[in-house]
Amino acid sequence: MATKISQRPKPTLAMVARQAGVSAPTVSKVVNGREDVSAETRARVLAALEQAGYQSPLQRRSAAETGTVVEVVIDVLDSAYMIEVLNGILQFAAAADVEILVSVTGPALSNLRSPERRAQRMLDEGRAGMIVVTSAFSEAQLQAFRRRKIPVVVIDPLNPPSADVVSVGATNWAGGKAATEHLLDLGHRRIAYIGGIEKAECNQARLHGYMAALMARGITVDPRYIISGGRFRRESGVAGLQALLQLDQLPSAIFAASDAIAMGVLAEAGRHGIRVPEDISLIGFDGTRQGEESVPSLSSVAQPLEEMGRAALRSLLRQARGEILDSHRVELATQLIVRGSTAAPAS
Amino acid sequence: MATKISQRPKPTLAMVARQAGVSAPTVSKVVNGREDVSAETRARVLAALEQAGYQSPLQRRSAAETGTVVEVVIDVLDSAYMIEVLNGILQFAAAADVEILVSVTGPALSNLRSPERRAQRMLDEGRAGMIVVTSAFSEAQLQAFRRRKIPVVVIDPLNPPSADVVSVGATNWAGGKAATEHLLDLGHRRIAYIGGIEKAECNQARLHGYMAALMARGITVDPRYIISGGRFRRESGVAGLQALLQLDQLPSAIFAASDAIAMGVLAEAGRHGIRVPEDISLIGFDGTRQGEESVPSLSSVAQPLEEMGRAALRSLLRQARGEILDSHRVELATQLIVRGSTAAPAS
DNA sequence: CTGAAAGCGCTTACAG
DNA sequence: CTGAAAGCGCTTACAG
Repeated sequence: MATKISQRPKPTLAMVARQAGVSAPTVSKVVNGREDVSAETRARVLAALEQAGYQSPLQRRSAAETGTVVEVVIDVLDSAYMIEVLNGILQFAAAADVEILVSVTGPALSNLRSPERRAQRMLDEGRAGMIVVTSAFSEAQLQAFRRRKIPVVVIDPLNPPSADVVSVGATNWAGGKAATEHLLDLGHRRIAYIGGIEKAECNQARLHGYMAALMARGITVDPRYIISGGRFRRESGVAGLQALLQLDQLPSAIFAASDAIAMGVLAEAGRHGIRVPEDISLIGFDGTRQGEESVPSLSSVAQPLEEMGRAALRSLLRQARGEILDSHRVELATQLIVRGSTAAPAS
Repeated sequence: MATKISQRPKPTLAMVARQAGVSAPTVSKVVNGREDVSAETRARVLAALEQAGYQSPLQRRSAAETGTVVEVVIDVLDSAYMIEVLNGILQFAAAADVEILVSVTGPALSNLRSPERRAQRMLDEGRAGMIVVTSAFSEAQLQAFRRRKIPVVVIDPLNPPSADVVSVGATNWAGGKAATEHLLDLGHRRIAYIGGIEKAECNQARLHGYMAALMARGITVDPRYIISGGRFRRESGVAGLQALLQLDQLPSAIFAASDAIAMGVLAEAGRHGIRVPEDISLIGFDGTRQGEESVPSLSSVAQPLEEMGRAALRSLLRQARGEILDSHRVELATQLIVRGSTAAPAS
């Protein structure tokens, strides 16, 4: 697929040696990482190697015969979000004849230990690049990949990624604003926000979209109605509603930062005899099938999750092919989906 | 991991040539698959090659430096079942330092085209083996792998696999029986079965467990209460309940062959104002989180899905290591989980 | 169809 | 630390 076909005769050690003004054995030593070469000579040889585009016979065979393999790193495969993203990646991969290596790091993100070794290994194995889904990535980790020119794409980065990493996401701010405006349009004034991972970029954007919508209508943001510090999971919805129940006045509507959180709210509401949408309106974020199938079916802001997976892979393959990217941030549109969990307030 | 370290000096072309009583160039031709060698000579060289365990330098490098890679083939990643199985595989892989290549074939199982090429490619790339999840596998396909001695493990095979393929599954017959007995114990006599893929082994086993339970209590199996021919998906539950609604008497309980089917039944029941469990009892199969979180929470027969994934990978790695297996069928226990969707019949 | 001879690309052992 | 020389493993071109 992404094979660069050069018409010039493949460069040999001897050619590189001539170019660098040294002997073939010396080049051989540099290629094999042996110690007995002066730093100065090594630098010169390295430059010539790079310039000639030299590949050892072994590398050549990998490049020629090995298919394109892309690594995908996720924390755990247990949310509808993750599944749809992965599905998008896998389906595009099948169409593009690319292979996908999936690895889970577990919730402890630091499990991606010794990034240097991992990056080197990816280089040795001729892997085309790496897609990271929602995991935090430290600068040190990214540098290991950058130095080896291994392309990395991050979907919904937790921390704002550095300039030379492509990130893929949705229009979270606009989506958060649309969800809140929908509730406002229905007549709600007391609207709560139950967030996911606090420092995650997408959470921040959704929260600020929510605040922007309120402020545009002249409604003061009540900090007690902003619940944060959880994950994008069901448990956060359960805990979030419990926290709201402590207040002397319950909000009339809740904007949950993910469908999973909303499902938690829904379950906990049922446990307290609170009806949705009669007693409280509820809107989620993600637009997963899970929300569509719940009772009542969940209003939500849909993210094109499969498309985000495809976009990430597409961008990665472009980079691997050496194409120049038009953007370092791919942002796909969200869409408000009104279903059964939102209605006008009771009073 | 599974590297066989041989102490004898690595065999060279020249050694093999001496062994076969031919020249080095001739062996070279055979190794490179060139045509201009007599069949007889080729056979002799091939034998010597095999006997000496000759590997080209390229093969040698793959064997030495490449980690263990296992391929996993699924149709689509869209059911809770598939996700839990895959999660089990991925988590065990992370612990065992094995890499997992996931590919989706799409619902058209035949997409696994040209098995010969695929098997050859796996051999060339040094892949340790392949895990197939619920996809049908033809004899011709299996043979391509068998001839190359590439281990294959099938999780929940659709067709009974041939003797030299290891299959992994749960105690489906016992589980089907347990589900039905639970309904019988509650006092139900009119119990329907809504099945998944009809010819799938696991579906057959669940159905026969259901029939066995009925017959053991002297209840005649009513063929109109057996709905089959769908897939293990939500849609089958929707269609299944619709079919049952056509009968002049609705059953008082339904055993659905998967949680996804049960969720479809639940949604469709809601649409018809049929309450679960007041009007009809419902039990699923799989024990997924999805069923646990539904309203009412779903009684089910839990399969250890993650454990099935782990067991498949464990068995595959054993085979790749050349160990002898104690069983060609790994069968893990199911467990009846009684939750809110089953109760005594109304009358 | 076979193999002696030449050659290719790389590595090794070692003299300087 | 460098490279001329020898060597290794494989392949190619071609005579028989």
